[in-house]
Amino acid sequence: MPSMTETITAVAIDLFQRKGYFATSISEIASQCGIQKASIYYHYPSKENILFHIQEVTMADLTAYLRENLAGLTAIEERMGAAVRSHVRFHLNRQKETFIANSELRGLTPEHYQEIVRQRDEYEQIFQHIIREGCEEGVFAAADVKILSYAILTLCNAGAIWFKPRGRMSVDAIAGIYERFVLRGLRAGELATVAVVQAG
Amino acid sequence: MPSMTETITAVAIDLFQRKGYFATSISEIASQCGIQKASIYYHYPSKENILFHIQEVTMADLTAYLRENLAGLTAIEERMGAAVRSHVRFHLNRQKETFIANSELRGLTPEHYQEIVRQRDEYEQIFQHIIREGCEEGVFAAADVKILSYAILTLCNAGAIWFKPRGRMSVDAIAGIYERFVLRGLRAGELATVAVVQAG
DNA sequence: CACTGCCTACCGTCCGGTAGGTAGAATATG
DNA sequence: CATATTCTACCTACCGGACGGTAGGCAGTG
Repeated sequence: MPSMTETITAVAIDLFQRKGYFATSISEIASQCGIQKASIYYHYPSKENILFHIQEVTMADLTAYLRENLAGLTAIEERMGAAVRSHVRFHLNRQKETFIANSELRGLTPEHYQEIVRQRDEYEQIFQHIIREGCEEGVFAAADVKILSYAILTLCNAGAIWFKPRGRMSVDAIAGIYERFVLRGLRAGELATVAVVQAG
Repeated sequence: MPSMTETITAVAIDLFQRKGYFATSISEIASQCGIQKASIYYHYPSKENILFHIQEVTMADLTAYLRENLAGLTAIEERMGAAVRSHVRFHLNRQKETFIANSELRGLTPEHYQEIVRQRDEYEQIFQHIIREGCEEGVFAAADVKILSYAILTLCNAGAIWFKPRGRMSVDAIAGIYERFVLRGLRAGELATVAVVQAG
């Protein structure tokens, strides 16, 4: 059985995602938890702190998951493929939280905002490092690393917009689609159709 | 000299983008226009209607711009390239409005929400049509059309997040980067290294 | 003298947050 | 073991303030 603090967090995640942070009131969260508004403040010091807590945990988990998925891999394309799959899988498995982390930054205090941005930068730099290496090795077409990293990350977020857990496609199938799209897009070489080795 | 209605709209676009719809108050808009809060209601019937007006005009302009850019083109890759460039250029040139149209749907009444979603579907279907044709002709690798269209559109939105009009890159240069990335990603045919990675 | 485009003053509602209290479980004390 | 104390997890009641929106007035223009 979950503790009340966990219940509040889960309800807040659901409401913040469905209605938005500013459109969600503390009394609404309390009501869905079966308690009174004032009782929320026993578990959290403020509304903003609920939002911050959600974002902080999400970003930490996201980064940890990526590092885990990259551990032991050295080949550039393998690393990028694993990174894309990790990113997509996390976003599909934790749709609500990543949606909040992507769209509700404005509800944070300046200090908390900076902290989340810092964590996000750290995450992005892992992708940028892979892209840079790939370009230097000539595996990827040379291009602006920052632009590409934002493009890839945003692209992979797309899945979280329409994905339904009980839909016709599995998380891994979707992750595979994005992986192929990104690796093709990054690859060096002629844009004209090049000879083909069918993977079968 | 702009009319007051135009000024209000411009100020609302700026504030909705910077602070969000719910975090922006009518009196704040009025204050930045140099008038009193009540005077806003001479030009607009409600706060929601300001938001709806912004979104409606933006979506109409976006679609018109795309049709204009596709006129006369028949080759599939040419059409997709033009569509991507059109999408990116519009999003960079009208950053604030497209940001609002992408993130502030929750502020709309149910009726207005449906209307905007309808316009958006119409726009997306133009992209989906090109992708479907490309797959049938064998120019693009066969894949889920809806997933690809969302991926492409979301990917191109990425530019609007970080783009600074006075930055080092021109709108056209960025549009070109995205165009190449998307065309590579869509193209049929596996490259050798990918086959190796997948086999190993 | 009517209409346009703004004003001042106000309304009811809801919000985030606080003050202070209390039932009951846990813990300390004799 | 019985009593006293403290702590946990909630409650009711309330506060000041901001919000979207309305009523009604008024100065300038054609």
